[in-house]
Amino acid sequence: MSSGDLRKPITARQLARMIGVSQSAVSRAYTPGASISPEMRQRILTMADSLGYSPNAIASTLSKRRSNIVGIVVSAMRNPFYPVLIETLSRGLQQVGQQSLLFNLTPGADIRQQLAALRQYNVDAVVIVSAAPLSGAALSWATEGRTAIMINRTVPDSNLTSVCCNNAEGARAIADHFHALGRRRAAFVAGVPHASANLERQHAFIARLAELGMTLTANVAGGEYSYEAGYRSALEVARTTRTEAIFFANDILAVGGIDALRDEMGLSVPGDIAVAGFDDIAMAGWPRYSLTTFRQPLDAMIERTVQLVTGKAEPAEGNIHLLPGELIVRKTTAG
Amino acid sequence: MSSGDLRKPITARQLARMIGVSQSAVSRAYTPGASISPEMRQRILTMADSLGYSPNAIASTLSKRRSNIVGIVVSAMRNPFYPVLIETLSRGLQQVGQQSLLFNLTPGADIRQQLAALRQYNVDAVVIVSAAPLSGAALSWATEGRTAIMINRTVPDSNLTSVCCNNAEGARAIADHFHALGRRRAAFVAGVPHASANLERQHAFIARLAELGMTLTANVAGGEYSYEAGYRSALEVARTTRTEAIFFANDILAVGGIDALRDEMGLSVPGDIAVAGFDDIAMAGWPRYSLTTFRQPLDAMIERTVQLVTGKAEPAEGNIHLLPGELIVRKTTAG
DNA sequence: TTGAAAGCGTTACCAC
DNA sequence: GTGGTAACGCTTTCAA
Repeated sequence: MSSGDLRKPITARQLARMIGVSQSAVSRAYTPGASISPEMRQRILTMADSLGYSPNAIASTLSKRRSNIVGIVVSAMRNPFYPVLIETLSRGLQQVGQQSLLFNLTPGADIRQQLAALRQYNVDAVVIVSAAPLSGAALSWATEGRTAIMINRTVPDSNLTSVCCNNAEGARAIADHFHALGRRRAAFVAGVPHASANLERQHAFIARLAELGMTLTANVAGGEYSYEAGYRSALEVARTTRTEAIFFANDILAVGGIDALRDEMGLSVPGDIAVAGFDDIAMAGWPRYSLTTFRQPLDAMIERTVQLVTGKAEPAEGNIHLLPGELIVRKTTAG
Repeated sequence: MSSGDLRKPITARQLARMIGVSQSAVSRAYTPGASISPEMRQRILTMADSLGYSPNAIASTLSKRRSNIVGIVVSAMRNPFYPVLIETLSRGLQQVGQQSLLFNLTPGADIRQQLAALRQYNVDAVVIVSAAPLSGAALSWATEGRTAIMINRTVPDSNLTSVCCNNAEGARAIADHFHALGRRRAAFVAGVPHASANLERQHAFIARLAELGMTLTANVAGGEYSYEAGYRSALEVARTTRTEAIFFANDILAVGGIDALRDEMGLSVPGDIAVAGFDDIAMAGWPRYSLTTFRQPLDAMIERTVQLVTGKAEPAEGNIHLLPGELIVRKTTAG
């Protein structure tokens, strides 16, 4: 029952011979619109089922030059936003008959080498859900000639397709919300500094503060999207400035920040400092945090991504599919 | 730059023709121990590099009957233990030249149908990291003739290979620890009731309590491994019994439980109730929770799994590879 | 509608 | 060590 003893599965040729039809017939039985009579198809499929035959996808790939495999490039599975994203994506792809080949990028190492398998396995499309810095060059080498879609990020100076939430709108909504609460002094805590989503949120937030006549008390970079970075950054902000609100570039940062403010600084959230995040991960809904955040339209983003993979999506301006998010007000900005 | 225009990559035959060697030579240049002269190999590899040739893994699979793809069967990406596990696994596999094909099981639907692609894509091995109920039958159908490894679970009455942490030992360590703290009344909160890991922890914990002369105050089932289930269960236990300690079947349950005890019941952890979990997920180390737990030896488990995939592991008794975990004492059981 | 045969891009076996 | 050639299991013309 362990490796080695692969008694090879039955092939189309064998099946055909047993039924007394041609191998082509077997192939056609499995091809949706093929020109084959219902009876023939029925006969073949039932025989196949009882003999345990199923078409070899590898051989099929070789001859059709379509693998029905989508490469998913990932790097930050520890940010809780991503596991859910990947799970949803993988499910969505499965529903349209695509398999998911997972690539975990290791930042230091040679990207090209890590992505080589993307080409060698003939993946039909590549979906990039990694915030990690990726040179457009390595990317287009790896994806050359295939559909490539980035989720939640863009790459400047490349016309790669992106599916994103409206980051700027979300950041402005947060600023407006702080303002409506009467807070006039707000800070921004960044995640991965040069990530496009981070920059968009940052710029829009800061610009909106200015429009509203509010004060930007601090603008610090966590350096990564993690609990620890949020924790550290919150301490830094709270200790060195007098701020009434903090907008963290995403939820996991905010969660770390809340813990730091409450448990280490003894501050009240939202009493002393209002807090908002971005994404709306599950944790944001936990009573302990009850985090105000801007929800990314995850399902819609995945749906659009799957449409792009299958070629059933209308083109978007600048190849950027911008989907609307939603401000979710919870207790970290109550009152 | 989008789909459709796959200008096909160069083939070995073309490359060979351009260099003026045989196609076999090209193949040998890429085969580690092949009988080819260093000069020839060098010449081919450099030409290949400059012409952008790389061997087609699909064709190679067809002829070698090895895909270098491992199927990873998953179902609970929302339990934070799994994303890290999957990431580590995928990295480990990548290092031995294996790709990861991800399968997200949807519990309700037809398992066989969902796993059909495992056979069709000729995966070399299957790693199951799902706690979801899987009939041994569906499993052996899907994995027939290939290496199949389960992580963190076993299937009774099947001699499938498993890589597990010593659940019983961990549960006993928790019981002993509670006892050493002077707690005499303890509860158990289960996750997925019939999951093997859950049962092992449960039985060993309860048995040990008896040996130690302690009282089992409650034995409730959360129903799933989730924050919400832990939250609910903790409330139930705290409201209906007088307990001095709770052992949650895993960390995410415990985290939910702690929040419920503290924020909803106004109890002190560990003052009123000591809490322990299992796994040692990142959250367990957060200052807010600082959860005492039994750490699963994740790296060792992955290492062993990769060895099993590559056939480089010595056999284990009953095909169950039991790796030792470690009790991590933190503040939820301090004092 | 059906069957025969030529690919798809490798690897493996065989001579040389 | 090297080149020719048959698989590998399927899809896709092309005739019938």
